[in-house]
Amino acid sequence: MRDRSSPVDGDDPSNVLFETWLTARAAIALLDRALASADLDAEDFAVYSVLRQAGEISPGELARWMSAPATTVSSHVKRLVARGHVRQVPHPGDRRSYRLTLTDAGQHAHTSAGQHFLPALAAVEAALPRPAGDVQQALRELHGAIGVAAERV
Amino acid sequence: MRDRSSPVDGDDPSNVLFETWLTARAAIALLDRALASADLDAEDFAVYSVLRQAGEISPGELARWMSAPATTVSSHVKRLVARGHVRQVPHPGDRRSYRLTLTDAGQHAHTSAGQHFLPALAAVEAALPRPAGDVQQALRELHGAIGVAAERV
DNA sequence: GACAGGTAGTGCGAGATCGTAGCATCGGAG
DNA sequence: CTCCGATGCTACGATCTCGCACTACCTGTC
Repeated sequence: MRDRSSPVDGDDPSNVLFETWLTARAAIALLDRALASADLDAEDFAVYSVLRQAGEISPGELARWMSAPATTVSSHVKRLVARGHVRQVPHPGDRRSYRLTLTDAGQHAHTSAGQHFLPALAAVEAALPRPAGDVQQALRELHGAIGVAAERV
Repeated sequence: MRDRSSPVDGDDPSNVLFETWLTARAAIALLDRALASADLDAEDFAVYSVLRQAGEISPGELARWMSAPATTVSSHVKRLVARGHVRQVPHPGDRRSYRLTLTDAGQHAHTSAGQHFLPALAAVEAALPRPAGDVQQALRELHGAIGVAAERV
């Protein structure tokens, strides 16, 4: 009977994946502006965040974390090492690989970029009609579901 | 007293914006694979979706929709026009601008890419522990909050 | 212990992104 | 009507992304 306003049409562009795309683009645009006067852009800031939390991580693991192809990560590494923010330490037990760590300079850069990031995050959270934790939980579930779907190819 | 496992630390990378970034990257990676054998990639599919729904839209509006700089949209337009999927029609009342529409070929390409997209979307929704509509609602709120935060610069 | 197939990372090159600068046009002030 | 600042779009170029092809190394089999 199709009397719901709910999207059922084949050409309704509105769906979780599309909305994720739009939201992420808006988020990155916001952060790029917020971080404009910092040394890092939004992408870098995110990568540094992963590195900092991980402590030590291999390029492959990083690639999986950020769902990026290995070659892209490779380029990042080259750039960040040249910048003096990341150091490559040998991987114990696998000589094909190595491990990445933020240098002190890298940690410092991340921290001071955080000074620009945090107000933007606070502004977004303040504008949310419900607790940020709820939204974050929904995102985690979605992220997990995408992971499951990806396995089923 | 800090006895919750909940993130409170200043250097906890976990937050709505970071999680949005991770989730979107995963979504795009999934779609790029799902659409690999189609004529459109994930980015194109999203743009075509906007164009199709909008009917007619100016480059500037499109740029605002997808939170992209004008130059990026300009490149897209050039490519899509060359591909024969988009047509530029004069803008009534503003000769600096014009309006974009999907050609029949463009609509067809979008539809057939949809054949690859929909199963992926269905797989994600099936893996979600709660209704996709809930998650989508949370995303819309977040998107809106980012928009509000962006105005406050 | 040698070989085969799989896995980790990289060089390269085609194409994409987006900041800067620049042009055409608009719209309001006088 | 004539300015002039604001707005819409694009050319160009520096930088980034990522598929393909390749090398080095790991691991299981015989």
